[in-house]
Amino acid sequence: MTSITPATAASPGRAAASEARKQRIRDAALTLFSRFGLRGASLDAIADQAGVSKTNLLYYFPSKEKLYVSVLQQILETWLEPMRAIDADQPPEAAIGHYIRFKVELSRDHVQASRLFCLEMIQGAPLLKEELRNHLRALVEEKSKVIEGWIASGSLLPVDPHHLIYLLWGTTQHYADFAVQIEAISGRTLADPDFFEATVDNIQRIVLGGLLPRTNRDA
Amino acid sequence: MTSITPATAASPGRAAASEARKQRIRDAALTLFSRFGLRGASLDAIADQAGVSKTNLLYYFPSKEKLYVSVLQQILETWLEPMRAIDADQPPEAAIGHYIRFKVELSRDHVQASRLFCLEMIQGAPLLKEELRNHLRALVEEKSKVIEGWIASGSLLPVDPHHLIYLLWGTTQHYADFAVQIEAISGRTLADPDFFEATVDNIQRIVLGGLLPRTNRDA
DNA sequence: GTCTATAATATGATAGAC
DNA sequence: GTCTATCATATTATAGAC
Repeated sequence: MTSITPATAASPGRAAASEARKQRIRDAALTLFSRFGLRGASLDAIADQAGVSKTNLLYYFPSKEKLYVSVLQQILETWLEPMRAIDADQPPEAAIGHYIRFKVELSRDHVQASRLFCLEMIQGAPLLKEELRNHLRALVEEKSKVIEGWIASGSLLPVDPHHLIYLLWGTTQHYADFAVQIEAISGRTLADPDFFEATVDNIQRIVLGGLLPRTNRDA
Repeated sequence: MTSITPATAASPGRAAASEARKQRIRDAALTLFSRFGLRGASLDAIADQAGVSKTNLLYYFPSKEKLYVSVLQQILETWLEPMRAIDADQPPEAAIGHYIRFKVELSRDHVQASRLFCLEMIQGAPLLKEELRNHLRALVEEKSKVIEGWIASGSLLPVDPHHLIYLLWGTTQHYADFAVQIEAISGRTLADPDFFEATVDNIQRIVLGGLLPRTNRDA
């Protein structure tokens, strides 16, 4: 009986144990891919980090590229989340302020994911290009309409929504991808609660309020 | 006589020809390192791109890592330039506006350099860390004083100079490092003059003027 | 300075025992 | 499902002729 049943369904704990091991491998892969890229990370090193043999790794993921894609797809889910949370019903000050905090949290809690995403972009995103052109593009268009609505109602100064979004992305992700540089200069990381709050506060202040005092802006 | 003279000084054109070939190799290396990283790019591919044999490449650069360092060092020069240009004697609106334009130009004209720099940061900057902690840190401190001077004189609203600098770096570099994503969404690149101007203009407007209308800010 | 071997190793992936 | 070989290839680097 059990011999013709798929192994993953043979006993209750089997499927879960298998998935747990796959996840361990994915986690190890994220660590190494995010540091050395697809080519630069070796299956040997990934298997080692995951605590499994290289052959065993290849049993769960039939090729290096399949493993890479599997890791990337998990990241994309996490990555689109903050964007979806932008709410048209909130006033822009709250919505954008929230979004900034959410993204800085992501840079603090998912450094490796941010970096792997960045690596993939730098290399031309051969595996995500289509996903970007469809899924992400549609999401950006949707949120751009929200921003345009705010501008039309006078609650936001005129700005190109795309460039605003790029500025928010670039600024927040910088704290994950360039953490080494920031630490070399400021001597602190987002793991430090004070530095985290200062980061969120300064970005919010610059983006929402700008740098020039009102007297200058009346000219 | 000529046999004891270094080859590079034997005849007038020799040294120049040698340096020209080295530069061709460095250019090819930049192209491939910026796409695949130090480990991901092979000497074979670099030599091929440069139009020389792999053995010949290794004659000019004795190891892969030496070649990589040589490329990185050239980049660092270019990279610090815009920062130095920040002038305390200018009003902040002009100085920061200028800096933004300068950096976006860099993202347009030195895409590969920007990406290699980003790759190196992501990997923990093993080769630049010391340089960052000394040289760059000192430069940032110097310019932070300038920014603090503007704030003290009331020509700039209060902001942490470090976070302002990180925001400017992150925002402008994003257009080079994430060009694929931007093209997938906006369908345009900085090579398009209209898009370039719109980019500069929007960043300047957000950073200097902020997004909230004055009526909101009086609350 | 440039080339043809070639050494020495790392790496992705498979075969087959258990 | 997991392991021990092992293959096939790619890759950095060197030796030595010209």
